[in-house]
Amino acid sequence: MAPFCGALIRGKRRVGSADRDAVRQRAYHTHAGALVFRWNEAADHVFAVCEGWALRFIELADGRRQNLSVLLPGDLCPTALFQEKFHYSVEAVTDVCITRFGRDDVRRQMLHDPKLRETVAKACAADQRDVEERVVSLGRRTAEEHVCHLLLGLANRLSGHRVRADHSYAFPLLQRHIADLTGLTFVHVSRVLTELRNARVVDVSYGSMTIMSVAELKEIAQLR
Amino acid sequence: MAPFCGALIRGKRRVGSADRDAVRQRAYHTHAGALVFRWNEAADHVFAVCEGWALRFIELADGRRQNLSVLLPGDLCPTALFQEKFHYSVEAVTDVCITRFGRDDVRRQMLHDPKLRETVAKACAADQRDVEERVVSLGRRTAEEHVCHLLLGLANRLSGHRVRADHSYAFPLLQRHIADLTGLTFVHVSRVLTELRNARVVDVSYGSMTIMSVAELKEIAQLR
DNA sequence: CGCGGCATTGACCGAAGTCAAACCAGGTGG
DNA sequence: CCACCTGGTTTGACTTCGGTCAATGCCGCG
Repeated sequence: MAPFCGALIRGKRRVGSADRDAVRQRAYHTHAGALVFRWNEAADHVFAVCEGWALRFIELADGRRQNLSVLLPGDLCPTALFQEKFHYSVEAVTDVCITRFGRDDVRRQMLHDPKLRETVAKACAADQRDVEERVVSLGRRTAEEHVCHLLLGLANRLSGHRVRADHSYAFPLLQRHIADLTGLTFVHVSRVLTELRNARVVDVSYGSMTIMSVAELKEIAQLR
Repeated sequence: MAPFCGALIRGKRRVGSADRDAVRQRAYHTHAGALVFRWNEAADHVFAVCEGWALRFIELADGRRQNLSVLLPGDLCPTALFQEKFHYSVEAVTDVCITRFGRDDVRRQMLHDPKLRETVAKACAADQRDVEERVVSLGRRTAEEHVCHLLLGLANRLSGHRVRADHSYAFPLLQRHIADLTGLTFVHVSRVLTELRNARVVDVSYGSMTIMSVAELKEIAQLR
């Protein structure tokens, strides 16, 4: 997903201070583990993550949980532009800083700001591709492939698509978060991660991720 | 997803024949089993299904395949509005009639047609919810639950959310299509479907689906 | 009549789940 | 400085859901 705050702020500046249509924004902080917003809340704001990691997720009546996607700094939740209520919840993984923009403000602004339209379109496209890749992984990849695919995808986003081997990326996801992303149990995630570590492919531990062999990781992940 | 052709045509009429911005559309037919369009093709048109059933899918290098969603008459593929290339392919399940609209025409039209914006937004929202429900099913539901959830979702769409018991809906999906939607094998889909038939919950056979017990189906599907 | 595509059934297998114990690290309080 | 607690991770023994392979049935069609 594309950095968003920037685009909206830029849009605002371009329009100038005389414009009543300016996009109002408000930033706020939440601590690790807390819900940023909850399923079924009115979706009257577009959200963007400024700092920290968060997870979009859905849970069933009996507590089974599925994480839909990882939100990194710069990521946008444009859902409010399309529907009245959220069909998912968002949980802070680390302490996070969130910016929110009034839905109607953003809509109005989009009408005369092609740049902003472009940004939102890019974000939507990235979102859709990402979640549909997740569908493929869940449906047709093995546990090992799925985990590798997830890690590689995150490494790409963290590094601006310039993944380096033997570089250590901050990685706050716990094994249960990975489990709920991949549809596995945390026990099995642990097994897979230790395997990958022993095979010198990638090492996820102590809050960081180090890719030892980019080639092998790509190979296993079957990145298309 | 919402009926689309109608909205665009309506939009066109409202603007009047003098308007150079009118949305051009072209309909064409494809026969069952053929590809409507292919992964990696330039996404310069917005597509809508007028007649017949189609499947959006992705396949891996080794042939493993995952269906992303079922396209029914009235459904829209707005992907072209957001990105340059398709990241998925579309296959006709039955003979289908497809309408396509130039991407730039639609974009232009959207700028001064709030009704059209609304329609597209609704379609995007429905798309996103649908595929994210699929993620939940793939990750956290059992085979039986997943199949029931899929069937109930389709029944809802086919009946305009007024599902009736003991009514027979035309249902052209083969077991292998259902398998590629649910991440199962067609052998296991067969087992699940025969179970559901014997349990008098739902009967899928000979190109039609009959729900025997809506309550039980909902129960198993855990529709939220 | 024979063929091809789809569905069904059975025997067996294996990837991932379950349950439970042990381990490890950081944080707190005596 | 250490003892203890808590939450995350690792490991092992065993189970299970769904996959694999293969045979059989079924039906429409040339």
